[in-house]
Amino acid sequence: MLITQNGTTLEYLIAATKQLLDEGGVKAVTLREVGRRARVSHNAVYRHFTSRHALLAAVAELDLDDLKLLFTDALAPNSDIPLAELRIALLHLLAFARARPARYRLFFSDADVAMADGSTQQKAVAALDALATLIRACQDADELAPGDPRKLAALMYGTVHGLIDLELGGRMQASKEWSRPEEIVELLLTLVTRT
Amino acid sequence: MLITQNGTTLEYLIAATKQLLDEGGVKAVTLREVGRRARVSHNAVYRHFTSRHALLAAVAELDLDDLKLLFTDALAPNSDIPLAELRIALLHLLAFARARPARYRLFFSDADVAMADGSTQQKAVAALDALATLIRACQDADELAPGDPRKLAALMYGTVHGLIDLELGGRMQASKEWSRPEEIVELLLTLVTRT
DNA sequence: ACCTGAACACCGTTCAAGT
DNA sequence: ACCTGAACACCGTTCAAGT
Repeated sequence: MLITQNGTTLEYLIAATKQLLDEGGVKAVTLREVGRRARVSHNAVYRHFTSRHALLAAVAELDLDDLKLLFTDALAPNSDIPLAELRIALLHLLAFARARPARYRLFFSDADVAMADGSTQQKAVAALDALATLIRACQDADELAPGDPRKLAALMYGTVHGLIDLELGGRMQASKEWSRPEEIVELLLTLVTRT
Repeated sequence: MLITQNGTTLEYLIAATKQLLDEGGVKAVTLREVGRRARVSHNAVYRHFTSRHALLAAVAELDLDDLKLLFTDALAPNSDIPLAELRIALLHLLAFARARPARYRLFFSDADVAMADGSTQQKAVAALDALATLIRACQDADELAPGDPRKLAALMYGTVHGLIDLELGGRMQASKEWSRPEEIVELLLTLVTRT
């Protein structure tokens, strides 16, 4: 996901930030440790970003691009059964968040990062719009009841996001009583598809 | 919500922490400012809590008790139309979170607070169980299709929680395209009730 | 244009000391 | 049992200075 030529300082800063987020969460991202891993001083960050905040927002935007691809790629392969693709996309979303919990929370739950910049907001909307497009494809193929696709997208994303957030907060696995998020997603799909 | 006799230091510490959470979020809660507002030194906190973390967890537990009341109280008044009570409880949940966003996130989204203590976890489960009881009452009155009530509770709480979290993160109001959480909750109730 | 080291104002936490 | 002030090791950010 690194964009430009090899081994620039900026790339190392981004890579170090991702690494620290994955290892110890957002609180582990100190400019001094980022600098250490990128082999620059702790002030070098300020030559590329206006603040620690802006550095985190940059990582969030890169991940939001990946998330959007998750939904757009889902439609491509065999669009004659888009409902199956929708299911897979939602389950992939669960896996996506679990693979990088701190980074997932960074771009959807972190209010500070959300406020940071208009372009982060824009990337988030683009990712959610991609899901709405996928849903519209299901409706066009008569595999999903008609109705506002953006409303259905909000319901589906809201549900999956909530399940993810509860699980990451440790609230889902608490008692064995509660089902796994996967089962709840299946329940939602059942409710949505039965006409 | 303060439990004991009037004007103890501990109560002032809790009150100051709630105040700071509401005013400036979790990052505004510094022990020095908490101490200042409680008119004690910034170290007095350590006579009542083992860490800043434990102080935040204590506030989270008090709020979780309130949240549980939201669901248990919903059932009491006129339980002959429990489905109406369920709808009201879910909408109250939206209002509950909006009234104290930082404190809501504290007990359901903050992974650090979640890990803090077994009793916080227990309070969270108790709150969610109260919702499951409400759902079971709807099923007993034949106003909701039968099926595992804990699964339905997970679906409903997951959805509302996700919508709240996206809104608090600023992702919902982004474009006017997206509906208000209230509308999505209505959509969910429609899907669940039609048999 | 990019990077550095010293300095500043903060923070959570610890500790010796007081009542 | 409760509270305090000084101190410690951190942190983000700023700034003068170097290339």
